[in-house]
Amino acid sequence: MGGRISTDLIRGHTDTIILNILRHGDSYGYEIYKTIIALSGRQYELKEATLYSAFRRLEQDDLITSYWGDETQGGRRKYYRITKKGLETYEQNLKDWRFAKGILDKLIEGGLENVDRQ
Amino acid sequence: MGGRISTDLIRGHTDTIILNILRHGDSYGYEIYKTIIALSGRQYELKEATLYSAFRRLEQDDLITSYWGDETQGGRRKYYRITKKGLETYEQNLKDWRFAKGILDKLIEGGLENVDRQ
DNA sequence: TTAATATATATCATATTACTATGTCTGTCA
DNA sequence: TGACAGACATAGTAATATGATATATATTAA
Repeated sequence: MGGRISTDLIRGHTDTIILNILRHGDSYGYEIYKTIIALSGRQYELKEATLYSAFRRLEQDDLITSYWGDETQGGRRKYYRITKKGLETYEQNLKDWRFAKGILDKLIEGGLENVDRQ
Repeated sequence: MGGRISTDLIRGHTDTIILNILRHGDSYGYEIYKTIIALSGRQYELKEATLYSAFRRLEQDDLITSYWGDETQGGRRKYYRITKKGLETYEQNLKDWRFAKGILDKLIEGGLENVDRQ
């Protein structure tokens, strides 16, 4: 897999990525793990440990809720559902990402020709 | 100032931002601080503590070197210069950023309609 | 004159968070 | 029966951005 996305480029986006998946419907840990790989075109893998600690964080902040599935066979699954607050947070994070992208482009690629430091 | 860019959206870009400024010419801490604010259109402020700890990191990794200016009045200035290795790192980081941007767009905004989790 | 502000560098302690390593359990398939 | 995939989970670690704090000089406003 990729390997070109350093962990620090993803840091801060984990929660938004999970919320984006959950706003399309309830899902459980391992499925979300697979979905992220698929969504990235197999370029990026969010480690399971990162996911499960994010779930705890998100649930504590009331951005998601969880319930056990009723699997009669196989490992039991814990499903997650996005809350109203989670959806609002997602929308705000999306705006923030679009905004930050523009600023970062300037900071990373920008020339200093007409910069007024004042 | 802005306030809409959370620290975690910038995390991992600090070094690249500094290297981008230094590849246009030598500069010193406080000027770099001002330049970042100006470059961002006054939307973002990289804290001075963050800057000075980044300088140490960058110098340790041989991405920049430093020398004292010859100011005869006012606070003395420590100038930083980008090294060859620093320039190469900048170019790689720029590629990584462009790549990560595309992946992140998919992960943050992407729909799950045609996702094959396999 | 004095107080505030701008210029300039620096360190320490803290919080956040992503990852490595590790563990447990179930079911399937060769 | 043994490997592998599915599924969840925790403990410890490392990196880094920042708040708080400190020091020193020069300029400007009250």
